[in-house]
Order: sequence, then C-alpha cells, then structure tokens
Amino acid sequence: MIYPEKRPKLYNCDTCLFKIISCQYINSEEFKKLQDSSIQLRFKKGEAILKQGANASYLVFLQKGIVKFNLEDEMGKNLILTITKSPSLLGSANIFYEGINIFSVYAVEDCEGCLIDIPMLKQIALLNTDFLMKLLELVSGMFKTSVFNFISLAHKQVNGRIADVIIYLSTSVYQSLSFTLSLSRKELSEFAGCSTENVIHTLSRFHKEGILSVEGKKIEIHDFERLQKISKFG
Amino acid sequence: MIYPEKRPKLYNCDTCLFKIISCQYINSEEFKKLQDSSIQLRFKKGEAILKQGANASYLVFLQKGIVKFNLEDEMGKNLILTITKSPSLLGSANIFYEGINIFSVYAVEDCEGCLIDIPMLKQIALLNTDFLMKLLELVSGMFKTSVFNFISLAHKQVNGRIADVIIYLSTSVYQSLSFTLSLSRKELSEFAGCSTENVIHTLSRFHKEGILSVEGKKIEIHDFERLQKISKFG
DNA sequence: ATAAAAAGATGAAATAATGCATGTTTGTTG
DNA sequence: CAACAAACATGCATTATTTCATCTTTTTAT
Repeated sequence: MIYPEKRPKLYNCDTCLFKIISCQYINSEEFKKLQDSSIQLRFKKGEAILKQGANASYLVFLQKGIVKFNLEDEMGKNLILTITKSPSLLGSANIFYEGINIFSVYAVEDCEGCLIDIPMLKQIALLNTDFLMKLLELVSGMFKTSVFNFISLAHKQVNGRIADVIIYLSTSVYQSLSFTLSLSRKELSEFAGCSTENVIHTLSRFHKEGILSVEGKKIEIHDFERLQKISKFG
Repeated sequence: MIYPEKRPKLYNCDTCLFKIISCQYINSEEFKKLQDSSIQLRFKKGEAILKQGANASYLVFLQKGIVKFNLEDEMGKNLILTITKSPSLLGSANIFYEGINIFSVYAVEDCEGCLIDIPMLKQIALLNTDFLMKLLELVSGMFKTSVFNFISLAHKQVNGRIADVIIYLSTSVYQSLSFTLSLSRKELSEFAGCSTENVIHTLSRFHKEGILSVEGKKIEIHDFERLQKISKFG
C-alpha cells in the first residue's frame, strides 16, 4: 500500500483552480488542512465518480475530463441532467445537504480529480463566510442551469431538444463548431429525453439538410443560426 | 398613507412558523430586526408574488394559500415548475444568488405572506451559521423536488405525467383524496408539459375508467394504486 | 341581467414519436 | 484473425400527441 503522503501527485496543486479561488477567501494554513484531507484520483471512461444512493461524504473537484450527471429512475431508465467539463466542482449541492447523492456522476472520458472531504470543507467554510458564499454561488448556479434544461424538455419537440443538446455541447463543453463526441447516441437520447432511434433520425435529417455533418462520433456544425432557430421554434 | 408600524397586522407573528423556526437559531433581538424590516401582505388569486426578471431583494414567507412557480420562456410559453402550499419560504434560492428572479411566483388562490428583506436576513444568517445551514437545507430541498419533476417530464408519456400531477396535488398540496382544484386545465397542462386538450382528454379517460371522478374543478380519486401504476409504467 | 369572454369538453384529421425488424459498421476478445 | 457483441443506421407500422373545428358551460364585465 502506498501511504497518502507518499502517493505520487497526478498534478501540482499550485496550479489548481480550486486552490486559487479558495485562497482568495481562506488562509494557507486552512487550505493546507483541506489539501491534507483530499486525495487525487484518476477515473477511466465509464467509471463512477459519485454514485447515486451512496453516502455523500466528499465532493470532487474535476481537474481534467468530461463527466455526465446521471439520474437513474425506479424503472431503471437513465436521465442525463447535464454534461460538464473540467474545471468544475462536482456534487456541490451535497455540501449543505448531508445525506445521500441524488444522482451519479460518471466519467465520459478519462478524468482526473480530487476528492474533497465535506466535513473538513464545511468546518473551514463556517469560519470564513465569504468562502461559504462563494461555494453557495456554485450550488445555485447549477440549479439555474438545470432549470433551462427543464424548459427544453417540457416545451420543445425532439427537433428542438436535439438542437439544444448540440448547441450546448458545442458552446459549453467542446467549445468549438467541430468536435468528436465522447457520448454514444444512447447517451444523447438520455440527455434529450427521447428514443435512441429518434436521435439517429434527427441527426441524419440535420445532416441531409446541411445544418451539420455527422460521421460516427465526429460532428461539424455548418449552420449554427439555423440550429438556434430550430431550438427556438422546434 | 399608513405607516408600516401603524399598519394593522394580518396575523400575529408569534404563531408564525418562520418565527418559531428562526428563534431556534437566532436570539429575539435579531429576530426583532428581521421582523421590523418585513411587511405583511395579502395577494389576490392571480397576483404575482415574485416576478421573473425583477430584482430579488426579498423573500416571501407564505403564511396562507397556494402558489405556482412559473417560468416564462422566450416564446411566451409558461412552464409550472411546482405548486406549493403554505407554510413555505418562497424564493429561498435568491438568498445566496443575488440578482434577478429566474421564475415568477403567482397566487393560485388568495394568499397571505410576509416579505423578508434579503440583505437583513443575510446579515443575521452570517452571524449565526446554524441558522444559515437551516436556510440552505430549504434551498437544496427545493432543488431535490424539482429533480423528481424533471424525471417525470423526461421519461413519461402524458398519461404518466398527468397521473404524477394528480398524485402530487393530492398528497402534497391538498392532502386529501378529494379536492377542489384552484388550477385551470391550462395550468395543469403547463405543469404536465402537454396541450390543454390532452389534459382534458386524459382526465375524462381516467374518469371513464373509474380511476377518479372529475366534475369541473372537483376531483375525487377512487383508485390511488391504479394511479401509481400509471405513473410508474405510463 | 345580459353580452362578451374565458374555460371546459369532444371528435376527427394531421403530425410526431416510438418500437420493431433488419442490416451495417465498429470495436472487443479469445 | 475469426467470432461475437455493441453501437449505429434505416424504413415502416403502430401509437401518442397536437391541432383544429365546434359546441357547451362558466365567469367576468358593463
């Protein structure tokens, strides 16, 4: 067994965004405490980073990679709440709601991150209310994002929902008009709330109409404005 | 004009649940400050209590009545996020996210409530971290509720979604198997994410099948288990 | 009290979405 | 490298949902 202090670091904490932000609010001694109770880990594609139903005793600061927030319902069907790329704090809603995770987080490509002990974080945050408020901003930010996702599901047809998914992936995850999906068609369908076939049909229709080109996992958006129109009116 | 201190009280603060809970965490002097910066108000059916897009400078503790959380999208369509009855703290997500309201709250029947000044609440909460944590529980509780709503919209057909709406209203709002709706069919459709006609069709089908009886605004559930089955498999 | 407007109800036609059958491609494993 | 499984693709029949037209009832305003 490798003792934590002897375990080789995957990356240097000094360039970690979480450290940089935290240290605007807490002193280095406090951050040291936080760091000592944290563990760096690698996650392979498909691995669970947080598990729905499990005890929420830590958060994860995602240093590298892309993850999906997955909700498994009573019928065994999956719903993807959102897709997020690093850097990002995963499970932040659990800071204040000690209990069990209400969703899972899975790596959709190889990831690196750091497990942060919630009791320790809480202890430090309670002594530094500015820091606490900063953390709270993250929680409500996530709530806000999921609300917009909500609108898409409730009011748009599959056309519009898939346009929304493509727009979201392009602008917020891959940050390019041309990208290679790390998600399967099935996962896209779990994100858009429709059948797998419908995703495939819709994407190939978009392809035929010259809005984008699809070749396996590679997507290239040709007409972003048209996609926005479909999102709005579809 | 009636000066605030001369304005007749609609109800006595000493029996207010918000006071009772708050005073478990803060002292009476602090609560006095909170009370002095608050205003009791009556809201008629249909009136806005919080307005989407407006500045979020206060929360509302709902003392009496039922409200809907309404989201208006860019196309002017409404989506009802949830329906809540008193007692309940409205807009709690805004405590920590100062900015504009991301949804509106409307009275669906005559309501009474108390506007609570956010800056004052925040000031006091920061000095009493137990109180702060209690408030945070409310925020994450609301997030959790909306997630389950999400699943219903994403994975169920109209049958199941309407069963969900009826179950929710029966168990969480009216707390009886027989109740008189304070919502129109249009509002039900905005809650279930479908067309108004579909709500009417589905309800009358449920009626024909003996699951419940509908007579205008009066609904009586006869076979709750069957409704749960439809929710699960529909 | 009456007219006008809004809400509720119903059925039928048009559109959208799913589920199935079938075939192809891609990736994995012995 | 062959065999198998998983993912992707396509068309079609079935089912679900919306939209529209029409009518009745309830509510609101004058």
